[in-house]
Amino acid sequence: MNNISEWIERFPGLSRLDHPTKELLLKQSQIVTVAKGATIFGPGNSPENMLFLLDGTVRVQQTSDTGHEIVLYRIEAGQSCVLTTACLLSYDDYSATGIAETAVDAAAVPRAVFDALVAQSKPFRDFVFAAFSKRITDLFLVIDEVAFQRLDVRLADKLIKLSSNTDRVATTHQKLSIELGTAREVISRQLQEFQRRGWIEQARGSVTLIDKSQLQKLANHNT
Amino acid sequence: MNNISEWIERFPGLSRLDHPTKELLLKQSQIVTVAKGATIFGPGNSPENMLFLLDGTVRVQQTSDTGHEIVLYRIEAGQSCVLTTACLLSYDDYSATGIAETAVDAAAVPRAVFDALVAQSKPFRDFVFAAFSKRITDLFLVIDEVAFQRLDVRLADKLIKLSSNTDRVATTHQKLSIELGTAREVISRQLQEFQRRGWIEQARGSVTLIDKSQLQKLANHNT
DNA sequence: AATGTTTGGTGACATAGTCACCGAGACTCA
DNA sequence: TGAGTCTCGGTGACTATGTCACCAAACATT
Repeated sequence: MNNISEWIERFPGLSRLDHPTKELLLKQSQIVTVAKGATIFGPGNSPENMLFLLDGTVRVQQTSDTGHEIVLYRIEAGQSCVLTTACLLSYDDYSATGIAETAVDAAAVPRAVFDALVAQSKPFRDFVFAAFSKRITDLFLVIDEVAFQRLDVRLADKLIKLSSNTDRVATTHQKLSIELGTAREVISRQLQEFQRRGWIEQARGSVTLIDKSQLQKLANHNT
Repeated sequence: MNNISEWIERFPGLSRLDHPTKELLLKQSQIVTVAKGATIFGPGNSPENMLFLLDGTVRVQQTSDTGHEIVLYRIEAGQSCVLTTACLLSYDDYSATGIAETAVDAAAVPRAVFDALVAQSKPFRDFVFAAFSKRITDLFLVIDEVAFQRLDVRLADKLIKLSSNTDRVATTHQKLSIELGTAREVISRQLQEFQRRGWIEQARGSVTLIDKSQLQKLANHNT
């Protein structure tokens, strides 16, 4: 990524900012790099800055006091973690954790600058509220799925989403169980069932999708 | 409620607004009344205004495409429905529904005024982000409960919260099942178990809490 | 009193989560 | 290279929760 100072243009919602606002954002922000696997924020570890993701993925998940975990959503390149930041601006006991799923490049915008931008620029406000909106509808979807969707449907859906363009997902049963907020054994059994039907093949640490269309059909069934 | 023009003072977060901002907010807002049971917003029914609740309660719930329902959170007097509003400012396919659980008095602030206030007043921004924060942590809690908490614990907790100061909850099994996003039969059986233990007594359309301390103990068990 | 609606009860069954344990692969470190 | 250790996945037995198809009593309406 050369010409990194032009990162603003990579955010569709920010391209409409007026020139002085862009200047302020560029000058007052700092490009940071986070190693894969690092914890970006978490309980007792408030981020001082709002991040605009230039490259990589941040996984936001929650750990219950019973020790169970569930993935809430992901922040991809071109998105910002407004939700998290805004929460930390006021409330504190934030139970979610942000983990760099890959190496991450991001523009860090200090709290005060964020506030100034919200004050001075309508396009920036729109960007912020749109980001909020996206996150919140995501959360509503998570609630809906956890509460009402069948596990086989959710697992099929998750496998397809994780595979994106390839047909191999490098993950463990344990990780899949955290994706869906369930237990490893449940995932193991469900994957066995998928395998029995010839939809997938399993190896240690990976799942190969043999018949995506069948998985898709199941995933769509109640979606 | 006389002296209704002074409603701003009832919002702790808004008392710090400077005078001109308060003026703007008072002049540009309108007091509205909503009848009990009315739908305030819902799919295909976007609110044009942001509401500041002066009196009453709004229940926000979601209906799954499978027909299942779950209560997401409540907006009480002294709170605003920023979350909902902000969502509607940008995204549209908002699946949640807001229902006046009691008769509701509220100050309605048009979108444009909301935007102006966010731009001009730091205390107002703080108020807005604090409100966001509260809602989002609420949602995280809902996800945690739905995914990981036992139903008896959740039901005990809900009964205590719904009873507030009295010891009688006027509700049906059906309504309780929507509170927790489960099925009526499950509630019926769980309430029978509570009754068998002598913790509650049931009548058609009501639950009387006999032994709150035991219920509380169960509710705290995994909270 | 006849009727329809709401509320709650029930048994049988399907799905999902929990617990305790096992064994195979992979990695480390002498 | 072998022993210890860790990660990953498999399994049976059991419990908890959700689903389905009913039923009956309470209540409201006429």
